[in-house]
Amino acid sequence: MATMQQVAERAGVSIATVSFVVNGTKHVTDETRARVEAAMRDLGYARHHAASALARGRTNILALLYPALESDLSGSGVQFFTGAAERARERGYTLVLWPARNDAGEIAELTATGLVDGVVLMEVQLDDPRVDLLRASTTPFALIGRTADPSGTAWVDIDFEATVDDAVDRLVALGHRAIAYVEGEPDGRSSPHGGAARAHAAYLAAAARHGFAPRLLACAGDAGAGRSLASRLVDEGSDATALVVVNEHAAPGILAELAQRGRTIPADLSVLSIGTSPGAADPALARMPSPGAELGRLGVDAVIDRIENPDRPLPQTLIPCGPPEGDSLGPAPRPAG
Amino acid sequence: MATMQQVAERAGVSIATVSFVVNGTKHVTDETRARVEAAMRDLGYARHHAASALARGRTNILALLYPALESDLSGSGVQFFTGAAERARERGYTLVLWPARNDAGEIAELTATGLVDGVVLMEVQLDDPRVDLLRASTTPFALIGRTADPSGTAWVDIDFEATVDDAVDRLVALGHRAIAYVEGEPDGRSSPHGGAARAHAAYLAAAARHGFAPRLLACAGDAGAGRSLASRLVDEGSDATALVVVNEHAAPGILAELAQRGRTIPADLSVLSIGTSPGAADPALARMPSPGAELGRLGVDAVIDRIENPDRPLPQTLIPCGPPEGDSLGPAPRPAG
DNA sequence: CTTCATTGGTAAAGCGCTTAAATGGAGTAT
DNA sequence: ATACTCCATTTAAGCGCTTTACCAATGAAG
Repeated sequence: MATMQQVAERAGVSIATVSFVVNGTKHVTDETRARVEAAMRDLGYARHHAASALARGRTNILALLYPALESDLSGSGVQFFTGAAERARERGYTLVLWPARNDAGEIAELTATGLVDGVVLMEVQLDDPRVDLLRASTTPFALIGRTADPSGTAWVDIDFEATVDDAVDRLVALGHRAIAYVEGEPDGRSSPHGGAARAHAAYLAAAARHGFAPRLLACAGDAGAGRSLASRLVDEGSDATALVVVNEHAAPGILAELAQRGRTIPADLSVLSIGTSPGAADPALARMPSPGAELGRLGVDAVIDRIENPDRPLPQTLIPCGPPEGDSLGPAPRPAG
Repeated sequence: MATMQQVAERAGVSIATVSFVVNGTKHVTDETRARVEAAMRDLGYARHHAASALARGRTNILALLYPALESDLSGSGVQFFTGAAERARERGYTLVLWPARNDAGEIAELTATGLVDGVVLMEVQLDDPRVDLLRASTTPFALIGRTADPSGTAWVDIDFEATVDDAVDRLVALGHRAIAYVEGEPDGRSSPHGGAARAHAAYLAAAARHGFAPRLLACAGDAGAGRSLASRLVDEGSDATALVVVNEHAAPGILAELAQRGRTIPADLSVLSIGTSPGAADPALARMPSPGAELGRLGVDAVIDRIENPDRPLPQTLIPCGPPEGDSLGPAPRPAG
């Protein structure tokens, strides 16, 4: 509640000097600095954010934009947020999670009012209207994920191609040839998520490379849908010996239902989930953890880079998921007979 | 990027008039208003947040404070956040998720710099240092959850007593008498979560009321720990016919392991999880969903109330979890013999 | 002893907006 | 006409901080 003016009076210096010691903007004698610091302590001074933002034209706030209702920020989203918030803090910024619909109004408000210095955009779709809005604004931004044409934007993305390749290669090395792929269901509303599309393509490519027939499956993104899918597989007598799952929330359901329907995992069937969050996951499920925290850190680095050094080349980085952890992975079963 | 001054010039009015139409602060002729609005549209005017905050002494920003690393904001936390963000928007505020350690510095920074008008605090512990910090500040705040002595603070909380009572009553009505209680493990670091403590007490009371011996179990908050606990129950030949679980993240593991170990759910054993988020949960698990979104809305209402009408009595509200949904609930098995 | 950097510090002009108080013009009443 | 009231609009004083000149003092160089 104390103002800089009051600190200045108490320390017997001008308000400018106080500003210099607060910000370290200009050299100040040790002796004066000490007086000022004492005064600040005595009065419990804290710089008024709005005032300083107005004067500097900078807020040192970064927004992490995430689609308000559509996504639920669980799993890897949280890792991401945490990593991003920490890095922001390290670099002198505050990161706030900003729930925004795809709606033009909210993004415009965010960028036009000067409330934030930069934006990190999550859950980027191949054709994302929010990116166009950001492009139209003067606010620096970075994407987590990529649009169809990612040139001209700063982005950080999971290397789904490499990860799916890695997953398939490992399964093949374990003797699997009947490797099915489980993805999410397009929701019809929004343009597909870039990662999903790229992972899908990578699976097809890997199948071609290894010479096995692709088996594409899809289900909605929840445990119940995963269970139904697993049921269907069992009922239909699927001969797949391995499942690569790119559907974070369905994976536990799939595994649970398979176990319940009498499949021994991984002796009968291997299940490998890709892009799932690390952390408190069920260890029974093998997953290649998405590099959530690292993604967050790099995303924040990317925006700050845009803010502070607009002339540098655009940061564009790919990070693969980590190696598999968990128990649902094993050698292909010997063919019966 | 356009300033109010520019709008004023273009509309041929004074800057004050522009302010009046932007904020609806004072009556303005339809004709002038039209001119001003046209000018705003032409120039793409948006009010500069910092400037207006400085002049008004209000930011219209609310912080939702959540413990940065300890909690993971999954499950019900997300519901909560979404509900809160929407209500804030309805009432003309922006809600941002603010990751803060329990650390005095971050909370002080938040309140002292005037960056936010109010704070909603999540995951309140029985003895919570953050509450003391907020009390010491002049920033209005509301708690989600309660401290040991909740008088003198505005709060909204899940009615764990009522919910546990309800759960036990339902199980008793289904014929269960051997009803065990699974809670989280105290982590040693922080003071216990108020809800956990109150739910625990309510279970003991319900057991006494119904005249059965309480069976207390605990495990860490992840699927793996849930699995271990379930294993232990099976190995030890527990005769419990029902489990009341107040451990959101362990519950799926418990259920999965029981099924895997050959228990038929709910024929052999009923499992009822309390306070779990609604939404994409596994339908196989019966749960009494926590009123996340409603809690969020009321929490926001409570702070705004403190901000705008500091003289009103402190809002203090309890909301029970909803009725059970999901399949792991059934009548008690007939005793063998 | 002048000249000129250098250095620590101050004065003051904003940043873009809000708002209390002042202005001036139209309308009513006297 | 004069006085008075209303009402839409303007004037101008901040809000608390940053930052560019500018100044005075000190010391080194000539």
